[in-house]
Amino acid sequence: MKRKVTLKQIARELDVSISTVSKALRNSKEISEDTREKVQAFAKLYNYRPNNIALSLKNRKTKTIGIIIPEIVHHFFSKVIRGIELVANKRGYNVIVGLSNESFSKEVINMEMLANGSIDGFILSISKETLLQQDYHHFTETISQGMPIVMFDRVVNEVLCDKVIVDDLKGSKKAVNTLIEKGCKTIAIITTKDYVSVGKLRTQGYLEALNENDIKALGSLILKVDDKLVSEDHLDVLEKDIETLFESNKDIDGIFAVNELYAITAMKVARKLGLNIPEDVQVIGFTDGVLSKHATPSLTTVSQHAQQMGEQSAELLINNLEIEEDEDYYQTVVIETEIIERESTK
Amino acid sequence: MKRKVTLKQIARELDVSISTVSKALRNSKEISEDTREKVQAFAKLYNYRPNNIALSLKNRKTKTIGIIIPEIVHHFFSKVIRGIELVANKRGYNVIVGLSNESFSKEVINMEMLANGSIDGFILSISKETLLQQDYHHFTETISQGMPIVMFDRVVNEVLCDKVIVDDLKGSKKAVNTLIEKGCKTIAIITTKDYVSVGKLRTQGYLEALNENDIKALGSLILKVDDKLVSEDHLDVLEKDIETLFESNKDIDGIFAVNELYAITAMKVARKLGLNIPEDVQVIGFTDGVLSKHATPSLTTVSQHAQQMGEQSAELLINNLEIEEDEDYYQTVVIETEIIERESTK
DNA sequence: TTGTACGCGTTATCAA
DNA sequence: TTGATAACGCGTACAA
Repeated sequence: MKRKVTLKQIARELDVSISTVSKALRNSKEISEDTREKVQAFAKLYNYRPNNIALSLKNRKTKTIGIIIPEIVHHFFSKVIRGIELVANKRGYNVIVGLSNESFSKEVINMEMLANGSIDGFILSISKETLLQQDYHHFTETISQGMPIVMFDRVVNEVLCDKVIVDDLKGSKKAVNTLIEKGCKTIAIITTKDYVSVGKLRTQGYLEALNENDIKALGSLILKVDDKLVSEDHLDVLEKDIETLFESNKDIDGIFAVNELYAITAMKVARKLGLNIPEDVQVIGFTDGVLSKHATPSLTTVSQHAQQMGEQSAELLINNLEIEEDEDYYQTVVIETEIIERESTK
Repeated sequence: MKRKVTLKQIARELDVSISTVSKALRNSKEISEDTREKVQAFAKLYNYRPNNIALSLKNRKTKTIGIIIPEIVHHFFSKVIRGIELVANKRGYNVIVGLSNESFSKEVINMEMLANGSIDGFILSISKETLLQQDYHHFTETISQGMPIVMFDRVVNEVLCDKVIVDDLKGSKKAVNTLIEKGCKTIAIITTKDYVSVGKLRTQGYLEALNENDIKALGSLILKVDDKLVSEDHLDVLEKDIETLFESNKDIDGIFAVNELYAITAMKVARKLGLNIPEDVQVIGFTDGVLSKHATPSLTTVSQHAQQMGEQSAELLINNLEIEEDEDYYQTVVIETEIIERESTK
């Protein structure tokens, strides 16, 4: 077992000083061609690689980005990570991942662990519990210590930093308008409780779209699911709720769901009730994931371009990190949504 | 913007030496209660946290695990990560993720970046290209430098290290036996080319199960999909192939697919051809993911317990890291599979 | 009870 | 052309 070789060892072996070795390896003109070659040959032989940790300590830069997301077993978030990783690697950065599991305390702990020197900056999406408690001190403190944050998707006005979001309002208006164009008269929405910022915005888009088309919004057509708990039997409750929705509104001919799971479940329930898709009921979901693509019938969705969000976030963060003068100028990048038409609409 | 505070700064402020501060913070008996309290109060006020990088350099331990996986937008892999992260955090470790994107060179580069001090050990699943080229020098070199590796799922005999695998052979036998018990007479398999170790093993399990039940295996019932390229239009080819499979074997009444995408696609094609599931054709897929669960009909699967694999891998690696004498004893943990019966079988 | 010195691996500066 | 020294931030053995 040959341990990793260090400058010191090379220096000892070749009977020169550490700094000579260091310079020789970096092709410094100061060193004679003779020793340079000798050192480089030796280094190559022993496969010398500078120790990242030592470099980080010296440069006060880790070249590592910390990602904090609520959940990784989730198509949207994993796609964002892929985007971040792509850009990060291209620009010489690594990516370290922390999961909050939608919990406030895990979010705080994870951030504290990483903020103590392990990373240069954060890219994160806020946990539901944090959104609910509206306690953002860990974000503001991190920023005030000089560590930049980029938030994506689940963001919050109270924290000043770069943000990458989808135009949820516009996106859901697009979706509802599409349903209306395709002939829907009675459109229901399956959404989340309002504390989830994106859920709230998407509900608002639904209402505005109806309003602009002179369709009266009915409270009975709005189903707000409480998904505080990401539990297994949560699904049963969801199905029951949707069933009730259909049964108390027999004339529903369009469904807009704020995520693909809700949409898929709605289709399932509809089918169970003898309704055909898209003939009797048309369905559109927000978030384009695997479920939508491979469902039968496949689901028409509002694509968020998750990977692009990740890429943008990484670009923003790294630009911020590598710019000398850190001006207090924060930008919010809005990623355009796109309707992907599949079989669940006519 | 208050920069992160260091021992040195605290020492200067309080007019004591750095080591006094260090000791005081670690509650050393050497320090008088007086100064101890003074230092601790000050540290608390300025929210002092030791710098991880400095600690890593000093202790020659990073308390960080490197994960290299072929793809993150994948239910199985993200579940494994969740398992790793869970155990890692519980035991005081962080997790840094590198994606090989199924490419040999990206796998090598990623490992080299992380191996130079950034992490204490690897947990990885081998990329397809690496499996195809059968070039494992980067693994063996890493190990010979004293950095432990735990491989999961896609492993290889040529590399000596801890491994966590699913009993693919037994799992697929279970699946095929289930189909036989449920009355299937003509069972086809949709699998990968043989260089994917798990694909090969699952095919083998299929053959053995047939053999043990005195059913003759027919070459025409074995569809080996070439999924070297994870491309979008790959799906079309897949559908075509499956369609051909059905049409040239009209009596197929059972399908065993080595992953859920193949299974779902098979169901889709079957339905298109007017076949009912599970009445005409029963389907079982390997790998239990979201697609299986939310498909219509929902898919009977062989669950690999991905999260458990991640947890086991992390336990194995951390145990290895924290044990003093590193004996050259490697173990392979086999995670039992489990048939999860849903609607795609009778 | 407190402080000094050293080392982890590296690079930059300055002296020889 | 080469080498010694300091510094990044920390902990600890040893000296005062």
